[in-house]
Amino acid sequence: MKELNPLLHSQLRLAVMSILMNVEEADFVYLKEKTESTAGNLSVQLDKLSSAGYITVEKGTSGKRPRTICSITPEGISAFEQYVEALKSYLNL
Amino acid sequence: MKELNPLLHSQLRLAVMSILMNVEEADFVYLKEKTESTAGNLSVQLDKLSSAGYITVEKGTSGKRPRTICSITPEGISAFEQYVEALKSYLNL
DNA sequence: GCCAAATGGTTTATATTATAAACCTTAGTA
DNA sequence: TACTAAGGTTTATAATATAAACCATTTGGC
Repeated sequence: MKELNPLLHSQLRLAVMSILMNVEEADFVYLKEKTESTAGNLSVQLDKLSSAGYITVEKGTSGKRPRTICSITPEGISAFEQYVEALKSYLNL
Repeated sequence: MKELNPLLHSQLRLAVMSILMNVEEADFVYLKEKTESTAGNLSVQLDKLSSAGYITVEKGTSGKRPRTICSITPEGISAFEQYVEALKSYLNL
C-alpha cells in the first residue's frame, strides 16, 4: 500500500492545503476561521508547511495591523496531488 | 469543514479498514504483510478498532497455531463511509 | 492622555498517538 | 534438552497535535 505523506496526513494541515488549492492566497485570520482552529495550532502547522516548502508565508501589514498571507507553492500542489492519489487507493475511489 | 474521525485518520488503521472493506475476513498475518507493519503496531491498532466496535477480532487456532481473524462490522462500514465522505470535501473529489 | 480590551500572532508546555523494541507462549526439530 | 520460528502482546519511546500562556500593537472609552 502506498505511503501517505505524513506532513499532509494531518487534519489541520490538510484543511489548510485544501483551502489554498482553491484560492490564490489566504490570510491567517481567514484560515483560522475556515478551519476553526486556535491561533497557536494554526501558527505551528503553517510553519511546518512552510518549512517543507509547500506554502509561502508572507508577513506584512494591512493598514496598521499585521497581516500574514499564505499561498501554496508548485511543490505544495504536487505533494497534495500525490497525496490524493495515494489516498484514493485506500478509499476505493 | 467536516471533522475527520481521528480513529480512522491514521495510516495503519485506515489501511486495515480499507482491506477489510474488500474482503469477508482477513487474518493477522495477512494484514501484517499487506500493510507492511510490525506485529506490535498492528496488534495495538487492531485493539483500537475493535474497542471502537469497528471490527471484530476472533482469536482461534489453525491446526495447532494461533490464528487471529478480523472482519469489519456494520458500524465499521458506516464509519468508513462517513470518513470517506468527509475526506472528499478536503480533496475536491 | 491613559487604561482596558481587542487584534494578530508566537512560544512553550502538555496530552495523545503512533511505532517499535522487548517480551511471552507454543510448536516443531536437531 | 535446547534452539529456532511463528504468532502475537505489553510496554517504553519518539513524534505529533493541540491549546495555554504569552507578547506587541492598536483601538476605543473616559
